[in-house]
Amino acid sequence: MNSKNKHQLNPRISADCVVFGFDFSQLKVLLIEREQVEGFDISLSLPGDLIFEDEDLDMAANRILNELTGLNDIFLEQVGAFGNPDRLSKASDKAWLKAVRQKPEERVVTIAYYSLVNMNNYQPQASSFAKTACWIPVHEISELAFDHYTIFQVALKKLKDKIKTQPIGFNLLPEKFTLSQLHKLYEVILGRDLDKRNFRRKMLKLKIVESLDEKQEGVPHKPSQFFKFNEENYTQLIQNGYDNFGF
Amino acid sequence: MNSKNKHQLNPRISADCVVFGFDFSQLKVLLIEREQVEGFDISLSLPGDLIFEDEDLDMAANRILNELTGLNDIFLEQVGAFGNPDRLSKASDKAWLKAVRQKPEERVVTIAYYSLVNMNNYQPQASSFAKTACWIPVHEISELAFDHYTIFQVALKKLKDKIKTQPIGFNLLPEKFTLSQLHKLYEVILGRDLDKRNFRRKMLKLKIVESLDEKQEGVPHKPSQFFKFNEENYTQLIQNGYDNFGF
DNA sequence: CCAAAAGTGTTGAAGTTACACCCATGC
DNA sequence: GCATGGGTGTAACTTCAACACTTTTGG
Repeated sequence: MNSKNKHQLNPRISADCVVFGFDFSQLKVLLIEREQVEGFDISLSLPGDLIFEDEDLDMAANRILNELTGLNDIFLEQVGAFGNPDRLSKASDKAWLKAVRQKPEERVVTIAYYSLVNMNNYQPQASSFAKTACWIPVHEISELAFDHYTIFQVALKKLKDKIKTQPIGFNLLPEKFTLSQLHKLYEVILGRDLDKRNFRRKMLKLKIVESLDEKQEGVPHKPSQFFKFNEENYTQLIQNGYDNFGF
Repeated sequence: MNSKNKHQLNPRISADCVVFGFDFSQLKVLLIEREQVEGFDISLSLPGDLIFEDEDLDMAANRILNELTGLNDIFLEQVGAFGNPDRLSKASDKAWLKAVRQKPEERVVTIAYYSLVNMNNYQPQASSFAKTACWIPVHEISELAFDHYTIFQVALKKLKDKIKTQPIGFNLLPEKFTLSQLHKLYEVILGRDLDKRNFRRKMLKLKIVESLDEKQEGVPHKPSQFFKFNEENYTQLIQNGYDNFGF
């Protein structure tokens, strides 16, 4: 690596992030609106940008997400590379690139990441070229800039697959949560109903949640017990070869 | 995409392939020896090279694999992108790059693929800068050029995970095979013994294998029935939501 | 007749599914 | 006292894990 390359942009490689959030009723994705370009409607896109020459891919994804939304230090995992040569060739995208990039014609391969955040802890704030940052329910997402809709779909599938075998869902919840919230989260991500009693029994038997000495307050129904994720028990479980949460 | 870019190399992006094969007793990976560079031992690497500017990633992986080994049109699936800025900085690798690449100092992000082949159908033959192409048992693989050992490990893990839920193992076998061969394949990939009777029962109950009217001949023991993979039944199985082969 | 791998059933344990009612709270 | 969501147990069924002997062939 030449030292002259430090913090120069790599014009061929970008990182894009599919950030999932959960508001206790819906699964949402964080999208940005870019500044409008003459003649084209505002369009939504995933937060993403070119990486630096001397930058590791994972670091780049973190940095770019932070620059565009203010989010920092969150669960982030690679989805894969997307490099269809036509991925930047929609007219509206070309106009935007022309306004923003040094080499707007360059073919760019993007490395996609997905991440999970607790929406209450993080208030994303648009900055850099992002005009606004907003949470959109996954079912309302249709067209996105570039090939971002494809990337979003692949990331969502990856999330669905992964949550069946790994307790990554905890990243979408606050530190303390109720079993009903966890239950709802699984139903929303998997897109189907799960039996309440069976769900609770499984989570408790595996001992990956731990009851706290605290209950909901001020709710107009029987107050719910709070739980937290027990990481030690989970790690042990995985090390012993268990990898099927069976949903 | 500028038309001047047609078939120019993209100096920042490469594709590498982890090609798995199975000889009915061991799982092997196809590696190439590159031409020796002064002062450094020959070293083994994954088949891989820079992509073209106008080339889709999947197509590039296919082309590169074909150029280096003669293999064509095989199961190939993306593992992910590897882009640690230090990945090309071992002295021996730098010397080799200097001899082969136009821009040997360039930082390259590689997109890794893994693929499965029936070793009997394909006889890989080294060409281009590959001096030899050879099948190495996975347990004998230690050091590889660049970050290829890491890539190999990630690909192997992906194969292990995937074979638990998808019948991709059939790509490693001839069209007709015996249940013992299939059984052995699963044991080798998963790295543990599987009960013979339980294994057969499961495969037959799921109806993803279909018995042929043909038996082994010339073997000094009870001849084994041949089977083939039943893709229709498998597809239906998946569509009905079954995704746990339970190994 | 011997060596080698193929093929075959049963049983007990564990896990999964389906299902309905009482409880604690705020208003 | 009523509306709301929280919390609980059981029985039928399915799946899984463990285990040993007979069969067919070539030499």
